[in-house]
Amino acid sequence: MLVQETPRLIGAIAKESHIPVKTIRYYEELGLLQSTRRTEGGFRLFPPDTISRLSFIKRAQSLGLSLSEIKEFLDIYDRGNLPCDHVKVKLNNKIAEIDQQLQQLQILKQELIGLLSGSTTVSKTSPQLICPIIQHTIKA
Amino acid sequence: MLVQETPRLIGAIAKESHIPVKTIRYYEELGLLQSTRRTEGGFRLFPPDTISRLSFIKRAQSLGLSLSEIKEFLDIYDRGNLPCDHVKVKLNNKIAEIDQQLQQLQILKQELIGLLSGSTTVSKTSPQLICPIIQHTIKA
DNA sequence: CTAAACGCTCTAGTTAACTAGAGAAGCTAG
DNA sequence: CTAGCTTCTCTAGTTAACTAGAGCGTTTAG
Repeated sequence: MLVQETPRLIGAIAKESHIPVKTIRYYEELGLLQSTRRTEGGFRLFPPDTISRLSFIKRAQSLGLSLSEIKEFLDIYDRGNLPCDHVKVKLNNKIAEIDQQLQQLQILKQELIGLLSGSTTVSKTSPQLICPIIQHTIKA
Repeated sequence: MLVQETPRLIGAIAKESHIPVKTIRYYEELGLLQSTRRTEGGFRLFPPDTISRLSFIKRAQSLGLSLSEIKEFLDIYDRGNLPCDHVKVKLNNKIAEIDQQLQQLQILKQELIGLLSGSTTVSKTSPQLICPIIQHTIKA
């Protein structure tokens, strides 16, 4: 039973993913997408998982990962088998980094909430520990 | 009672913040740092809260905010009073964005954990919903 | 069968965020 | 008072991640 999902042209991918054609070509050039196959005329044919690859790329990117970092992860995925120890270490590091980032985001959120309620006016006697930019009430 | 905290030269700031002198000047040029004062000779003098401003900048930046977004927040901070409604809306939007990002980070973390345990080898009958890049077990 | 839409390559431009170097002037320890 | 470090401005270069345009070939709807 062959699951014959039709490979698609770049335009279709662009439309569904809301990512410009040029960007998709650029990603392919960097090796983030595999479009080994081409039509006779030379048009790129993308495999069906391209959309999910793109959404992974965009998510990872919005979280501050560089395209080359993202490529490393996609390469691991593409290899398909368990990563070797070296790569495992890298993955674990990245996961730890993400935990860090989760904490930082919480802090930033508190800081912005602080700005919302105008806590710059808080007195010197109750320093806002969660809010490093608001440590000194300068204009007092 | 005047809290006379001495303003500092750029080199001192650079050393304490671990941010290069050139970068600090660049930030000042963009209006992220206020160094209104200068020595007679023209050397920049930075107020004492500069270090905490820099650490705010770096945190926000590592979370994907652009320097111009960061400037907006610092400007709100500098105005010192409660933000106007327009700005409140912006802040609330950013906070919502951060909540989004917190979720995305959780997803990414799960995806990386998935890669670690090599879940590409999981059968087609149990699709990994949390792991969009691992929806198709292509090499099967 | 042909026009419009789509896709290709190649070259080059853009933006954000730095980063480097030159040349001159300010500050400071001995 | 001067050697040597710090800082200044100005100009220009770099990297990542696109983005635009020219000029030309491919596909497909009527």
